Amino acid sequence: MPELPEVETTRRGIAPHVLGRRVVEVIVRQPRLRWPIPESLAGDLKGQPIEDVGRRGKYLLLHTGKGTAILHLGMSGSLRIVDADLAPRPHDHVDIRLDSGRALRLHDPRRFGALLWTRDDPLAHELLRELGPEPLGEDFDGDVLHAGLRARRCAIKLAIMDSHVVVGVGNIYASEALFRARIHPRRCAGALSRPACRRLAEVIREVLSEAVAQGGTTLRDFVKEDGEPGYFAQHLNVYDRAGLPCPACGKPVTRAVIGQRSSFYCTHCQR
DNA sequence: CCGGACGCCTGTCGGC
DNA sequence: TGCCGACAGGCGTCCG
Repeated sequence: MPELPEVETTRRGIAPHVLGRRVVEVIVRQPRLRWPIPESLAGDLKGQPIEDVGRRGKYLLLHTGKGTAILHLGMSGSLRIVDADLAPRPHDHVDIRLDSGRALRLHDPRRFGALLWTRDDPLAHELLRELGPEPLGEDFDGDVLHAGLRARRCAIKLAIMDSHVVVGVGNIYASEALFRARIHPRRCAGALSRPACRRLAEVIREVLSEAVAQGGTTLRDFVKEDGEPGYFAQHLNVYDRAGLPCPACGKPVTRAVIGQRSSFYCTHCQR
């Protein structure tokens, strides 16, 4: 579920509660996520102060002096700050208890998320090493995007969802960005002109930063660290709006499957 | 190298 | 009411 705006919202939400706090205990109720939570992780984290909360793409990074916890929310994950003694609900797989009497609680019904540990530079971890540019960073623009798409014959929607091209763009924001750029999602990625790439890079930055400002998109499960939803869903132009009028021209929004994922677009506005 | 399909999981919803 | 298929914010892996 969570794309860059939801992960960044989570990062900002938890940071004030965990920064400088010491981990007093880690409770793993269900270690079987996408990959098993390493058995050593609880011992590695225990006693460590959390020095920084970072994000790379859709990965959250809890930095300590001894190493870094790498956390991914998968499709259905969320992190909340709770009182440490609040009874866990189903699918509350991990509690990272802090010396404040609260806990960082990982909830993930589908268990596509991950919680891993590295003693080394997390950016050198095999899951992060090959990631493309951060769309909200300074090294992402139309020229970078154009270069990343050049050799790709796949649909542009699939290309911008490929984390080697640019990180953080998932199924919702891919549809939304292509609508704003007036580009049909099936267009051949490598055939986009440089100006089209400039426009696309611009709207990717725009839609992601607007969504961050709204606390992300809540359609089903996503909640912020305080349990509240994000409010960007009301600003979606096409995603999950099949049959409803295009905000630009009024013709019904189309739903089609591209790469086994639902895509939403306007056949009149997007070419 | 690339593109495309497939799992991994659980929950929910719509149709019959 | 119950059952069954489709579908859901991701992504590594496998195959041609």
